[in-house]
Amino acid sequence: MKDARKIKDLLYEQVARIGKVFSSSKRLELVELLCQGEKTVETLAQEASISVKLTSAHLRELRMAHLVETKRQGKNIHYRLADKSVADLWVQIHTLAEERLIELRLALQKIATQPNDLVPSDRESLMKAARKGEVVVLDVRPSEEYLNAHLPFARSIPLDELRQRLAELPKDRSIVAYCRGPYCLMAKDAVELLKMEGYSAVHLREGVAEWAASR
Amino acid sequence: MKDARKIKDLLYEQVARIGKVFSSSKRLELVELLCQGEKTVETLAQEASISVKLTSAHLRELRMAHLVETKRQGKNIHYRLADKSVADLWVQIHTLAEERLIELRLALQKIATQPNDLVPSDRESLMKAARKGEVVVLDVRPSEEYLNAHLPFARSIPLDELRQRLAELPKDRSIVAYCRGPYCLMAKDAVELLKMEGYSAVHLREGVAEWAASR
DNA sequence: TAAACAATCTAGCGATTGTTAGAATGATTA
DNA sequence: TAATCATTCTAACAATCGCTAGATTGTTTA
Repeated sequence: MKDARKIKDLLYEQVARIGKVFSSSKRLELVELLCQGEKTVETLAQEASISVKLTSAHLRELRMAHLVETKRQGKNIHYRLADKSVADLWVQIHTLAEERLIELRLALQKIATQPNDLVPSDRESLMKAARKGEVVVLDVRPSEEYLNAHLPFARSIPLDELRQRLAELPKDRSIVAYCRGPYCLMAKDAVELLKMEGYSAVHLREGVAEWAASR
Repeated sequence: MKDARKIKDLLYEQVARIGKVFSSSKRLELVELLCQGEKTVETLAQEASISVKLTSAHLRELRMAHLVETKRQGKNIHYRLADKSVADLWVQIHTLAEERLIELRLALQKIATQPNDLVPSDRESLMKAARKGEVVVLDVRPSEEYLNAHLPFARSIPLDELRQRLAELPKDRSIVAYCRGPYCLMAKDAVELLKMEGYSAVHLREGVAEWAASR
């Protein structure tokens, strides 16, 4: 039957519609930003360092693949992921990329200034320590993102406010800073600042999407 | 720092290399075939109904993304997935596609001739019944694929041999047929044949990749 | 009601991709 | 050693994609 061939082509083409969304670096960056919560087109454009027009064009692709939903609020249009499983796919795809591409692993190593700045992501023991107050889990993302979702026991000090709010942090306990995920440089900057100021600080690679994706 | 922007672009571009692989329908089909086990270029070309040259070109993309590995055996070159997580990503991406794209769900409905031909994929109870011998789990893929990996308690009768080997199957128990996954039509054809011959048969959407991906 | 604003739509450019066909490679068989 | 076979490499073309700029839509503010 030639018919069977046509049906199959149709099915795989539909799946490829989803794959296409994840085939452009800018789109991936937008997805990662949307993993942090609802955002307007303008915010997305700024954070991804691209024009509003181009952002809009990429968001159109996401919309046509039904991976995002929009709502109008005043003059702005707010975008959000249509489902948690979109964030999960982003996590799985970048995890696979890190497993398979040496170039990516090498580039990531440059982000962690010192290899031991990185916390070994043993979630259970980290959470245990956080619960007991032995370590301070610090969310350095903008506060709206923290309010949308954050790691258990995390405290919020956005990176731009960190310098002025250093007094809020204890010097006798180690600080575990995290941000949007492994491709976000905010936690790295925070750790550098904290260490300069005499704090004991490490950098947690995972963001909320990575944390949520593993159960 | 302009520098940060450059690093980020580099990181997302690397991830996009993986995404690009999953953005073409033919490549998706090849990945699904490779989920069934090692295959030669010629076999892949036949199964995907495309020329050897085009198959080779697509396999080149998979190779350059380090998602497959090759070995020479006699005159043939055998391709296999570089890691189980590649199969897992295929499963997750087609699952997300089914969740988000109505068009895909509609197309899939046409595959199951009767809606109740589909077994509700409650794995535990299916396995329980299979263990007790209350149902026969039937793998209708080519036997090499069965030998590479199959569902627990499954029996192998390739679709092309099914008509001659009907006598091997009991008429007093229900038969659960499966194949390569939800986009493969072999199990559907098997169920149609079995029902025509008076067997009680249903169609299991999942293949070994889907089964393995969920723990 | 007019002006300002956020976002989308349309058109067009160069770059990339999917596909095909012909030449080249590398292993096996006669 | 020559001939054959499976596969890859190269070149070429049309289709698609990423991006930019200008016109357009729909909403809010003056």
